[in-house]
Amino acid sequence: MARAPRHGPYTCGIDAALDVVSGKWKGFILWELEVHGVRRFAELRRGMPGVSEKMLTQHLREMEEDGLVHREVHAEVPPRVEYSLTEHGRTLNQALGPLGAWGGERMRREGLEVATAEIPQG
Amino acid sequence: MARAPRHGPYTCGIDAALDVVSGKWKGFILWELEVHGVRRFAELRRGMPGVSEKMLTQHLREMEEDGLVHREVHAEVPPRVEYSLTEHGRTLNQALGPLGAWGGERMRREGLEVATAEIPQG
DNA sequence: CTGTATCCCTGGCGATACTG
DNA sequence: CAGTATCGCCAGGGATACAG
Repeated sequence: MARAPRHGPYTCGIDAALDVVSGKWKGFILWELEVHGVRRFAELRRGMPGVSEKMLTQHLREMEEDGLVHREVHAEVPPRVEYSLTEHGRTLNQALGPLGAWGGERMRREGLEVATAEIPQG
Repeated sequence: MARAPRHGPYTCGIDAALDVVSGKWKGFILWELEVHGVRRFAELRRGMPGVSEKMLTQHLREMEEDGLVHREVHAEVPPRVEYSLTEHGRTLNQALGPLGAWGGERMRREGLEVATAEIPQG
């Protein structure tokens, strides 16, 4: 069971939204699917150097549970699974827009570094 | 040192913003200071049944470090310390607005419960 | 290719006691 | 009143191996 003790009583909408976005890679998944529309498991994985299969699967499953992500399995060999945003996930991304802009500002102000998706630190 | 391994390279603005808001009570602190303008330590504490002094202090310090919260110490006996939002904190709250609305929608849709701030579960 | 299963470790958080 | 110091739990997350 995923993140069971959460989905608990919330103090406000921020809490309820944060619960759904909390997870080391969820912001990035949302962004990838927003930009690319549809992505396969391995494509997402390549976009996030450092993520383990376990965590990627787990995050994807939780986001599916939360109705943010649509998972389409094609009965082929080799298997092909495609992920995309639901309408619900798209509205979340829109709500995240101003926050992302604020964060971008913060990075500029504080001179914080951007993780380049292509360099896995080694 | 607070949350040291973070403030790390971010994949995007969402990441950078989430880093600053992550923490069990930070959303609530932001909200309290938005509504009340100025709050003392004990007032915040009373508003959040269940929080420990340690966590409240820690969160407040991190938010001060991050430039979200202003801490004003009055040299009196008994001591009086007042917390308020910085301009920076206020713009974060504004950026959080749409997300809060989305979360509120989610709670309504899913029939999720609201934690009443007055009932500490027992 | 797309996942499960297992083990382990870190750090976020809670509880309690003590201090200026 | 407004904190600090210490201890310990446990869930999130990483590494690795295995499976359909």
